[in-house]
This record gives sequence, C-alpha cells and structure tokens, in this order.
Amino acid sequence: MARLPMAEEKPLRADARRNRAKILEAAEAVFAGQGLSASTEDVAKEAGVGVGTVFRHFPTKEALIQAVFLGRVRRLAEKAASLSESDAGAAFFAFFTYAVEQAATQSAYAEVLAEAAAVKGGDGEPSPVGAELAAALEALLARAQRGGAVRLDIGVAELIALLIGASRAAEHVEPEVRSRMLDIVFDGLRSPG
Amino acid sequence: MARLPMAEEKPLRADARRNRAKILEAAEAVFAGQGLSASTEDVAKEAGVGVGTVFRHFPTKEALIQAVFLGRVRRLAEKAASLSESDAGAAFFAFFTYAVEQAATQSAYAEVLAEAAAVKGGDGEPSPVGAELAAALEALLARAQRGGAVRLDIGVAELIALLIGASRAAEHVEPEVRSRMLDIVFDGLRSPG
Amino acid sequence: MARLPMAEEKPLRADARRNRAKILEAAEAVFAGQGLSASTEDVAKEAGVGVGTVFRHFPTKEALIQAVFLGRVRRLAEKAASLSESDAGAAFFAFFTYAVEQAATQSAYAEVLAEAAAVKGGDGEPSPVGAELAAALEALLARAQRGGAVRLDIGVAELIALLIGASRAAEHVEPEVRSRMLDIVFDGLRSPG
Amino acid sequence: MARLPMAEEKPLRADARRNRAKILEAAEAVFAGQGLSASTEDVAKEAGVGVGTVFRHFPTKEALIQAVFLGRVRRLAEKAASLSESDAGAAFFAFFTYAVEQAATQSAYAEVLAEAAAVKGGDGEPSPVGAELAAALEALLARAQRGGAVRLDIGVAELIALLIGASRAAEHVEPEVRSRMLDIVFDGLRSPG
DNA sequence: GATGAATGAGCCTTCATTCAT
DNA sequence: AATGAATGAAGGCTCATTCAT
Repeated sequence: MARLPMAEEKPLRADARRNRAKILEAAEAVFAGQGLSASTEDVAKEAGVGVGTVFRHFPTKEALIQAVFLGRVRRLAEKAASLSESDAGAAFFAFFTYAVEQAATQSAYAEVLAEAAAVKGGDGEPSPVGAELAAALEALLARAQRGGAVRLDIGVAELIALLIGASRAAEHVEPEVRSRMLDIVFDGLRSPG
Repeated sequence: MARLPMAEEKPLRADARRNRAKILEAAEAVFAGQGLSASTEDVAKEAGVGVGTVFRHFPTKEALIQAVFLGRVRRLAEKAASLSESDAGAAFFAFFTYAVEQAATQSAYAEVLAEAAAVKGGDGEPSPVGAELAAALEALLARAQRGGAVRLDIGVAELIALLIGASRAAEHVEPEVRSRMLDIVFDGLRSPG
Repeated sequence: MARLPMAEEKPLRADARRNRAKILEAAEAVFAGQGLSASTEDVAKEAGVGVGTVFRHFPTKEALIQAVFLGRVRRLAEKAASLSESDAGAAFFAFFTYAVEQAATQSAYAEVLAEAAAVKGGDGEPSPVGAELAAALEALLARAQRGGAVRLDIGVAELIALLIGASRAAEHVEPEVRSRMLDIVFDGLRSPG
Repeated sequence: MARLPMAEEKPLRADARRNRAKILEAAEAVFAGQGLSASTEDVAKEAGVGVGTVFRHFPTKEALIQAVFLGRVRRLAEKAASLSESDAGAAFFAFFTYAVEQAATQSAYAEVLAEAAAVKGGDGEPSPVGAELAAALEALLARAQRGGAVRLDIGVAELIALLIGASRAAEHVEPEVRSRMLDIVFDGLRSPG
C-alpha cells in the first residue's frame, strides 16, 4: 500500500519538527482529556510552547484536529497492515479489538472512524485521510472472508459502521461489558448470515 | 387531555408550563440541527421567548440539555413499555431498531443512552434519569430471553452498550448500511452464545 | 429632503438607546483620537460599557465605523440643508468651510466624504449613506451656480473631490494655512472656467 | 552604474545593499496594494527574503514605512528638481499633476506629503525627510511665481497643503473627475489673488 | 549576515449568565 | 413571570519582534 504524499511535505528544521511532534502529542492528550472543545491555548501550554507556535504549525484549530486524527488513522492502518501475516480470522478480530480498545482509552478517538466512513459511506467529503484506512480495512476484511472467518454478505461500509459504534460505546462502558459486547458483535460477524 | 405531573414537577402557572414545553421542543429541534453547541439565544428564538425565560426554567444550559435528554429517555422508556404486549422477540428487536433510527435522524440523540449506561455501567454519577430506561430495558430484555429470542449470557449493560454503539454509528452512516449493521448485531444477539 | 428609513429601525428600550448613543459618541472620540485601528475594547471603555454591549449594538467593528460615519454624514447633510435659506453663494462657501473645519478637528473625519464620493464617483458600492449627502450637496451647488457664485462646468463629483482633498489636507496643516488654502480653492471655484 | 551613497548611509556589503533595495521595493509594492496594515511577513515574502532580514535592515515596521516614504519623497524632489530647466509655470503645474497622479495609482502614497508638511506646517516633529522636498518645492514655486504663472500670496505651506489634499482626493475619485478637480485648483493658483 | 521558527500581547467576536425594566 | 440589554470571560487567530540555527 503506497503512501501518497498528501502535499509537498517540506523538510522542517530539526527544532520545528520536534515542536510539531510535541504539539501533536499534547493535542492528542488534551483532546482525549477534555474533548475537542479544549482550547488551543491549553494545547500550547501542554506542549510547552506559545499559541503562536501552534498556529504556525496548524493554521487553524480544525487543521490541528485533523492532524491528530490523521495520526490516529495512520496508526490504525499500520496496525491493520502489520496483521496481514497472521491467520486471517485472528488478524481481523484482533484488529477490531485493538481499535475499540484505543477508543476506550482516549475519548473522542472514535471520530477517526467516522472520517473513514465518509469514504465508503458517502455522507461527507471524501477525505484522503480515511481512504488509507478504508483500503487497509478492505484488505483485512476480504482476507478474513476468504478464510471463512467472516460472513460474506458484508462490506467495508458495514465493518466501519460496527467499528465506529463499538468504539463509541466503549467510551461509556466498563471493560468487562465492552468485552462481552464485542463477543456479541463478533458472533454476528461470524454467523453465516 | 389531562397531563399527569410526573415525579418532582412543581405545579406551574398554565402559561409557564406552556413556555417550558415550547422551550424544550425548541431545544430539541435546535440541538438536533446544530448540535449541543447551539447557543441558548437560538433556542430562545426558536421557542419564541426571551433568553431570560429559558434561564428561568432551566438555570443552566447544562440543565436544559439534561432536560432534553430526559425527555428522550422518557419517550424511549415509554416505547419500550408500550411494546410489552406484543411478541417478546419482535418487541425487543423492534425497540432496538426504533431507538437506533431516532439517533440516525436527530444528531446527538445517542448521548441519551450514555446517560442510561451510567446507571448499570457505573462510570458517571448514577442519575435517576437513566434508571427509568434501564428498568424498562431490563424488562424487555428479560422477556425476550425467556421467549428464546435472545441469548442468555447478556445483561442490560451489554444491551445498553450495543444500543449506544449502534446509535452513534447510525449518525455517520447511510440507511442501507445501518440496516445491514443491525442485521449483524441482531444475529449476534440471537446466537446461542 | 425626506429621510429614508434605511431599515426597520426598531424602537429601542430607553436605556438601550442611551447606550447606543454613548457608544457612538465614544467611538467618534476614540476613532478621532487614535484612528480607525483603535480597539473596540477602548471604545467600550470610553463609553463606560462592556465590549459585549458594543457588539450587541453593532455586530461588527466595521458596522460601528459605518455608523459613526453615517452620523457625520447626517450632520453634514443637515448643515447643508439648513443653509438653503441664506444667500446661495454664501451658503455654499460657508458649508465648504464648515466641513473642512470639522475634518481639521477630528482625525479621520474626511473619510466620510470618500463614502459620499462612492455614490457619484463610482469606485465602491453605492452606499445609501452617502447618497443623502450627495443629494444635499447637489442642491447646494446648483443653487450657488444659478446664483452665479460658482462656475458652471463642475458637478457634485468635483465638489466632493475638492471637499475630500481639503478636509484631508486640513488634518495636517495649521489653521492659517488651511484658511489660505481654502481661499485658493474658492477662487478656483469662482473663476469663470 | 555607480551609486552615490546619499547622506548618512553606512557602507553595506554588496548583498546587503541589494537586499535592502529589494525589501524597499517590495514594501512599496505591498503597501501600495494592501495599505500600511500589510504584514511585514508579506513584505519579506514579496522581497524573497526572511522576516529576520527585513528587521535587520529596518528595526521596526515604522522604520520601514518611513524608509518607503523617504524614497517617495526623494523621487518627488528629484522630479521637482529635474523640471527646473523648463518653463517655470509649465514645470510647476506639471509637477503638481505628476505628484497627484502618483497618489492616485498607489494607495497611501499621499502620506508622504503629510510628512513634508510637518516641516513647513509645523504640527509634527520636523523630520529631515520632508525638508528636502520642501526645499525643492520652494524653488519650483518661487520660479513659477517670478514667471507670473502663480499668484504671489501663497507659500510652500499652502502649496503642500494643496498637494496633500489633491493627492488624497485622487485616491477616491475617477480620472476624469481628478482632472477637472485639478483644473479648478490650478485656476485658483493662477488667479491674481 | 540571513533565515524562519517561536513568542505572546492584543484583536475581534461569541455566549452563558445576570439584572433592570 | 417575561423580556432582552448588559456583562465579561474566553476563544481563535494575527503579527511585530526576538532569537536559535
């Protein structure tokens, strides 16, 4: 899966790149803690830089949020890809579980999947961000289906919907409940349909 | 049509009660349309009253939001109760579908279930609001399980988790996908476990 | 000259009207003193109200500036109208002098005429604000021309241009110089052409 | 082409001098296009240098603006001097027209004259910048007066005032109006007084 | 010297909440 | 009780200026 260079990513100065990373990390933490309505000032403070610096790297709060999401998508996509080698069915369910657990930890994490949904589901603008993940998911799903681990009458769109839902739910629910909830969904995914 | 004063409602003057209703209705519409970040001023305008009136009835924006949620919970609980007479399994799945469809239509609707989750799941404060719904769901679920339509190894907590998830997902996904997603979840709920 | 109601001017509550006036007055003073880049906060402070109040009355800084200008235009137009009774030539030159003296006192005052210029000159959007003044000037000029006090080969556009110029110049120049400058312009306006 | 170091210029390295020139040119263009509120960053970009470089050459935005004005004054003064050879009256009016046309083209150009006004008019600090222009104007005016083309009862101060005014007005008015406006002013300047 | 990243004060604007009418 | 004007604390964003590279 080739990584498309989204724009001409200029090589930043060492310190700038370090700051960019600090900001992204801070934003991830702050948004996870306080939700997306946390102030940019707070993100800057957490990152140990001035607001101006945040805005230099991300011209808009929206852009910052997108960048945070992009990072999450990338990590999810990498996870999905990294599982390609293992047993098809195991890989599929392991990924699903992993994704949902991420969401359980970090509030607002699930929104990333909504992003991906826009690609195959069609409600918003296509967003190249989600395309990457959607593609990875498609491969994962197809392999699992070919391996007989997942019913054949569903596509990525449904998979994404279930991921979104389970992830969102995971934000509100205790670990054991989450686990039993996943069992049910997984049974649904396995059943011949 | 007589109105039964439910629970802890103080008797209000007729016009005050009418205003309260108008505000709630307006808030529901405005929040559904613009999300919870819509301004109180907008709600007031939609209701045809001054902001002051909104704040007289609901001392805080938060309180207004809670009241809107309470209304939704009540309606869901009523729906659940109203289905008690029909076939146990059919009632259960009909309710699930109904709840998810509500969420699909009205943005931010799903949050109501998170509220209910706090009761049986335990992460927030207990909230008497959700208890009502939780009770109704418990009855619905138990009947469906006794009727053999739903597997026995799950409880209200899992049911609520699934409802939250499916509702959230429904906000981001097209109707056909939503429907296929529900099929999967329902299969999972039916499977012997 | 009938005053066209520009929009449905709602009757404001007494206190609101008082505040609106205070704000306008403050804005006039502050802008005159610091130029148009003075902060809205400063205007509010000068008016003795909170910023929010300024923005309630004028939804935008731009709107506030326009309102200040409108006030000035109105006063100039009234002055022009009030001179209709006196000797045509005297009225004309008295008005010209008056307008220029206003500008000399209050920095940025001259911009109001640029506004009026847009009407007959054509570079910006027509602006109903300036139309009023332009009409008044047209009358004043025509009378002076009929009375033989002003050369016949000029129109309002040229008059406005000269008013703008003289007003601007007056901002930078001592009273005696200003006065001699006006003498020259007036001679130019009288000369048979 | 040898460059005569004018007045108090430190000898700069060749590249530094080139940069200084580029910045000045860029500033002139940018300020003309967007007004004086254009950002220093924009000037730097237009000049093809970093902001730091701009600030090395001009310690303050204000200083940069002054330098731009100085350049304009110099050019106007040169123009005035270059016309000394031709017919006195023609030279005078040609210069006046030239100056006003510059202002019409380049927004905020007229401010330069306000600068010059400070010298003979006296409202601001004396500024050696304008003195140069004032001297050149004085010569031009005196010659024209000796030649009988301009009335005798005016001095440089009045001339500058008229130049400022006409230049400012020119910013807001169409070319034909501008031209007729100048006719009037010129008639005023010729009339015996 | 040149560069451009970092800084943070300051600006405009919004909005929950209070209070005089 | 209702109204809507007033308030002021944020929030997002810009930009002159400084400073490490």
